[in-house]
Amino acid sequence: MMPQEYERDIADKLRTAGLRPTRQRVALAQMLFKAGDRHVTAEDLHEEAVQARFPVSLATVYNTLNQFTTAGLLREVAIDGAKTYFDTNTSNHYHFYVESEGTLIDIPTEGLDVIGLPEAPDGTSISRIDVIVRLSNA
Amino acid sequence: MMPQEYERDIADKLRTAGLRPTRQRVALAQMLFKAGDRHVTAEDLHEEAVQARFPVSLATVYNTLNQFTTAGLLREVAIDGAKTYFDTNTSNHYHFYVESEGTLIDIPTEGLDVIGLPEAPDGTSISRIDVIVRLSNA
DNA sequence: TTACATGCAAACTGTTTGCAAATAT
DNA sequence: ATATTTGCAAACAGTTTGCATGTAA
Repeated sequence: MMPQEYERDIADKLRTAGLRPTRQRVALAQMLFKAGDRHVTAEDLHEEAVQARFPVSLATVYNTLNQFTTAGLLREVAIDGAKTYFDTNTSNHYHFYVESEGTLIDIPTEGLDVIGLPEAPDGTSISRIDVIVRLSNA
Repeated sequence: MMPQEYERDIADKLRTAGLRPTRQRVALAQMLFKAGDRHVTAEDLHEEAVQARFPVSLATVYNTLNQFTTAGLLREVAIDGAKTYFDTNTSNHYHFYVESEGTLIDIPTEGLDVIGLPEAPDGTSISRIDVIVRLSNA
């Protein structure tokens, strides 16, 4: 696949999601979706854009990540009170969290399950199950 | 059990945890541990203390919650980037999170399990597994 | 041309910290 | 007496927002 074609794909992806393919959004989307599954913070992505000589304001990175998330292109992963992680893998899956590094690793879904869960209370239903397996050194 | 005795218990609990039973700490500990299992934010507890005519500064509430957590009297529950919840139930268990209310409900542990988990990578080991079952209305 | 996106700086939220005054031992 | 704890206000991190400028359609 040629670069321009790839860019066109990205633009289409954004358009399909109801987002104008602006310079900044295309650039950020490329970084996010070019490589395989990624877990980034706004700060990470901003830094990466700056390094790639593609300056985008941090506010725009935040806005863009939120828009992508609303559009279903990204998934938010809550680890702790601090930073918010965005995951390019939007399918249902769980995570290892390497405490010493602050990094996330997808857990392959095969065979993985949460069993014995009680019914959701009264007028509620389960919207999502988040599983974070925290890893410490040794 | 008489009130003074209860207070003594609390004081002992703090001393045992290596914390001086100061006025504020005893008051906060009473609120936290008097009733059964509780899930509070710093803001919640501060508000409660003020209502109970036991003014404590918010900073002290934060510091106290953190000290209690370090001492193993509380457990931190991470929901999303926003507020930090503290759980008086320090045993291993999971949570329902009622998104519409921002409240936590303990999930009874019986029969509950996460199965099919892969090995922890290389030089790491599992320090904790957090499961949050998010509930939405209807 | 016009509605939408960007960048900046300022606002905001939740939380932590420095330091003088208060308190537990 | 002395080491610890408190309260306050100021600092802080991450994130959001208002508004003038820029840009995609």
